[in-house]
Amino acid sequence: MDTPLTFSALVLALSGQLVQEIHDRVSQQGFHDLRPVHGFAFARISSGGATTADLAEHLGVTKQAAAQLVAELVGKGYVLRRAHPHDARARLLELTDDGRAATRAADQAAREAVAPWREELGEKRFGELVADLTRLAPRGPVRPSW
Amino acid sequence: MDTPLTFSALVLALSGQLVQEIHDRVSQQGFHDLRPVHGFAFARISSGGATTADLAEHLGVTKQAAAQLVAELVGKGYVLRRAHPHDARARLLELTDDGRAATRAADQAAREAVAPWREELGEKRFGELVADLTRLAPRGPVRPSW
DNA sequence: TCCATATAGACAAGCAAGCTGTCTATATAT
DNA sequence: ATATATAGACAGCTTGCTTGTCTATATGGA
Repeated sequence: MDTPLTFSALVLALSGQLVQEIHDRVSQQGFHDLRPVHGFAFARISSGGATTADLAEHLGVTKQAAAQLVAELVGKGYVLRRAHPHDARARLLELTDDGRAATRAADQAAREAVAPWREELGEKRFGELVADLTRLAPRGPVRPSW
Repeated sequence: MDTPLTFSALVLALSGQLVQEIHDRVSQQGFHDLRPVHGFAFARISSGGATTADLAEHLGVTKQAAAQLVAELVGKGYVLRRAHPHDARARLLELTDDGRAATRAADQAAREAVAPWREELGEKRFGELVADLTRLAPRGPVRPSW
């Protein structure tokens, strides 16, 4: 660690590689119209009870940006907007069958992308790595940030 | 690791936090006109012998994008373009005094941003973390990638 | 020496993904 | 009842890249 910037570059490169690999694998599964951010949107939507505003907060973007993203996903058939049971202003987001399939593909892709790391480090070290990251990572929106 | 996507989100969140913190500290030092990517540009330029094309490769962007970034940094007084000793087409990039000051500020900011991590994990675990990341990280351009 | 091909960088136009600002309808609290 | 806050839509703009094209210079082979 002669130059601490190198450490940042390392973490950055790693996350970039991870995102890229997952995206590539998802594309290979036939989902050519999805971008990495969609995976994180799916994750939030599939957890249930999400509105566009919730999604905006989860992704760390404005409501307008989230609304645009949702419109895109609706147009591509991955997401539905349903009436909200208790709030006539809001719309509940829900995955379609295609949306769930894409979510499974992303999950599988992530598993495959991480697998060589587990192998390279060994289960023990990998477990420690995950533990360390969990301790260090902030609770915040999922976002690439520059 | 019930859902491997969580791991990606973790790494992503971590790198995002890191970049953000460094950027905030650099801003606080008075460099309000710099973005995170500039730090990585400075790092490459200060290592010497960089042309715009070299910078493009280092950052993983097109030559045009790099040229635009260089023009911006020249305009702000952080970088100089000098004649290349052996190639009349090329221009050697060089940091000004301000550029070097910004580079030092970024380095210091990175050190400070990482310091609480070292403390949280302890030197031993932190060292292992760095070692693991070094093994896993690709040699590639520095880039946020989505 | 000449020519073909590659490279450095500038100029122009286009585009994707975010932003701010504004609006309506609905909810909530005083 | 009334004031304030929130969900989401619509419009227009900015930013940070992209592709495409051009000139000047370098380089390697006939």
